[in-house]
Amino acid sequence: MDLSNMPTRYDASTTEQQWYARWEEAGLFQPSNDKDRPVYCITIPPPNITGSLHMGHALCYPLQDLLGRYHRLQGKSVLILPGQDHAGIALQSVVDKQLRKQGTSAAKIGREEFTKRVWEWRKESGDTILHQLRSLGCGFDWSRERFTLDDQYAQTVLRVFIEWYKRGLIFRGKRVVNWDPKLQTSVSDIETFRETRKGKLYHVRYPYADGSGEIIIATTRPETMLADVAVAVHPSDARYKDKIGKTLILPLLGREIPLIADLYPDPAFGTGAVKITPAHDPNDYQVGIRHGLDMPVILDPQARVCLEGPYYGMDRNEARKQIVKDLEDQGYLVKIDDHEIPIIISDRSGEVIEPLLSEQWFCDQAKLAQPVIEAVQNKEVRFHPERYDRIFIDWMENIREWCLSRQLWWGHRIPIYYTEEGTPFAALNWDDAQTQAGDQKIVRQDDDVLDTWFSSGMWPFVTLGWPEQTADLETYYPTSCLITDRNIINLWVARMMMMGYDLTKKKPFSDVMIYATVMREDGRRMSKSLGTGIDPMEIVGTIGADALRYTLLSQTGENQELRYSEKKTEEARNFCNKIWNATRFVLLNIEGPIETCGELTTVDKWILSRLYQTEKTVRNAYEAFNIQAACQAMYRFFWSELCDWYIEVSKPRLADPDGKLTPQWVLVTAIEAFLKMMHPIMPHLTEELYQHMPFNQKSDFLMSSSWPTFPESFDQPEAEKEIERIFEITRTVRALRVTLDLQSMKGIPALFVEGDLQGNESVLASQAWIQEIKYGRPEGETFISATSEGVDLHIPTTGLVDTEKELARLNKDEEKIKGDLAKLEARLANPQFMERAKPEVVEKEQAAVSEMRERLLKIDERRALLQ
RNA sequence: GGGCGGUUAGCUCAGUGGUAGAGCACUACAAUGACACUGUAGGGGUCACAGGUUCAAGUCCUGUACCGCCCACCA
Repeated sequence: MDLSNMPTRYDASTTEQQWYARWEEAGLFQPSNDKDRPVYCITIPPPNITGSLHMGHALCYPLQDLLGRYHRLQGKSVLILPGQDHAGIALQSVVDKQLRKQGTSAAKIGREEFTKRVWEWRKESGDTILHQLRSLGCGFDWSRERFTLDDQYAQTVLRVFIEWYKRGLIFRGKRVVNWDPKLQTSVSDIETFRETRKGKLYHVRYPYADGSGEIIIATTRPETMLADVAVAVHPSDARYKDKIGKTLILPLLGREIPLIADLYPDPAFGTGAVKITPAHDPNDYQVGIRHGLDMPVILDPQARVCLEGPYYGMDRNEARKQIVKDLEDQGYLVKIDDHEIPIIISDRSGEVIEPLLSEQWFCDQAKLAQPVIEAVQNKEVRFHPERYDRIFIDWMENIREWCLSRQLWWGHRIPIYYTEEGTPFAALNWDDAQTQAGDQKIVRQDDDVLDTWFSSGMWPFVTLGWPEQTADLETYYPTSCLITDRNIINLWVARMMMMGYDLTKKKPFSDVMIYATVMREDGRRMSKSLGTGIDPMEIVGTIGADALRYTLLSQTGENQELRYSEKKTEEARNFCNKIWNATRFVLLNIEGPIETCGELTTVDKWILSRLYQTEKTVRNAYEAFNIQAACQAMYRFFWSELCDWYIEVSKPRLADPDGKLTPQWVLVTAIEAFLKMMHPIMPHLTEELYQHMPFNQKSDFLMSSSWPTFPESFDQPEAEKEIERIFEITRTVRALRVTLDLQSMKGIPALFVEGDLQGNESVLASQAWIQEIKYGRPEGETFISATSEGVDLHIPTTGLVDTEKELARLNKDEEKIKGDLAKLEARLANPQFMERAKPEVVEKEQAAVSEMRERLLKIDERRALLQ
């Protein structure tokens, strides 16, 4: 074999990146043309194009690549369809920020020019991300790449809107929404986060109009009193029961408002009386609806007071200060308490969200949810981990209206056109709308754009060509699996399910896998703003993509978070290096393809059986999304079994021209299977090694080869047991050697064995420091002994024994055995245990007891010999 | 307020009711015939706590504490 280009260390930087181009050139990222193959498809969640990849992406996308590679090896026609989301508000605010830095702004350059700028930015930033996905080894089908604002995609989004509008699922309505006064748009819940801040609870007098006293209300937002339309109390509240229906005078403004009864106020909180401001609080809005109250809006889109009067034009915070001061001056303020107040912050702008009554487009999701709930209940769509089933169903059963409109420029503009009189027409374009309107003149299109999730909700099928019945849609839909973050289960997964069932009448995917959040080493979040993030691309550049993939994937199971550390990546790199060098060792010990093998020894049977078991474990683990278990099995097989034992034991055999064929064949078989199993996790390293190895019936690429299969004859549980017993004996001999400080010696002349090695002397003999194995007991010289697995082992020690040390060793052994023995004897003395425990358990423990007793006797004997 | 995860060796984590495991770190040893990104041996754990079920509990049940996450309208 040509080993000139194989250094003794695996160097990721020189080998990794060449493979991507070669796979791509060979067309391996595209699905097979063979129509008979089963299909596996993932339409990958579109990464936001607002920046570069973070650690979460370095887990998520390789995870999908892993599934693709695994199923490809399983002989399936695999399509992993990549793409990008236009990420409405996120991208608009990024570009707007950039414009402001340049001294201009979105508002200044206008809608058309602004949109152009965003497209430019998207091109640049999108390319960066795609390049990064390639560096991670993600083999996606770039020829089918989609973008949510592509013509075909955008047209479909509008069509769906129009269809749902006509079916009455989409409607225009007034609601209290999350309003971001800085970005001046409504935002969805996911675009906000909650925080508790220190604030004040203001107690204010509201006098009765008839002069019969006053009621005291408690509020955290006194400025909204400008929009108060009532005060509410609980109907059972004795303090106010007889006052209900009376009229109050709103302080400062002098307006008359009623005192009403509603179940909303909690008599135990504050004074039990709540001022009602329907336009600026979601709860108050509900009260307003129930009581048919007016809903005046007193803040404009920038959250400035827009009510004519003394506070006009003031910012909401400024207005609060002034109003509190005025209340105090005029004697209405009773007291101010410190109070923790929950507030909602806009993710994108950091601004405090203003609940604001406004007219928006909504989607009624209740009907859409029904088939989705059933699908999850029936396991037609499965969540992994399964616990997300219930969380998901709970959410779906309580689903609320979806605010679809955003006051932005970047996105799918709502396809509603209005006449001068304001009559709406749903149409794909202006002409269409005009045709529908007939004599009435269309004068404008709705200014708003659709929530990003409306278009990403169609991702699994629109990317495949829907609504056209394309060959791709026919072949790959429903898709196989969706992999995503748990934060967007309700916002994205739910939408895809609802849209999929409603529009295609089919499930969009069969499995939903929720992966873990990548945390820092200390368990804190990785956060860009705190500077606690680690750039995955830096790791790829220094340690390698495969090591990074292994680091993250080997921690992926049903856990909800995992911790990243560079130390772990170094461990992964060490594993890469071990794989590299073990393969190199095999190459050094073969001359070419190995067609056949000779007779198998028990050790050969053992490693083949271990290989057989490992494959089964790995396959099941991949199928169950338990990547952690797959990695664990492969690590153990490769390092602890193949390298530490099989290779070591085989070295003498490989040096023997007559005996080397079988171990050569076994090694090549094991390496080939291992590379295939590991390929989904470490695609570059395994491909590189595959290319070096002279396997029989080799494919052009490991990536396009096939998953290993073995004959049943590999499964040899008895051989496994037998060899593991011999290993245990070997460990005992090694430990003796260390205890006696014999390691610095070249070796011992002979190891004496009393007992049955079941014909596996060669395993022991492969320990190079043992020059000879003899049966029986050393005669005429001193020796030390140990017992393992019923076999007595003696090493002659003439002139070497440190009696003190040896006695200490024996005493320690004895102590441990006695401790274990006492526990077991106590158990066996318990009649209930004897009666009720399974017979095999009793037998096993009885056997263990007699073995321990025997060993104690032997220790006594040895101690006597020393003294 | 409701729900969900977690708590096992110094660290990061596995663990199907039957004598507690791995990797790293630590200690001692080994000077290159695959690999020092290595090998061998070793030390280290009342499995968060309290009850219960069982012949037997890290594992099943109930409760508590702490950490984290999700959902929720307390002014």
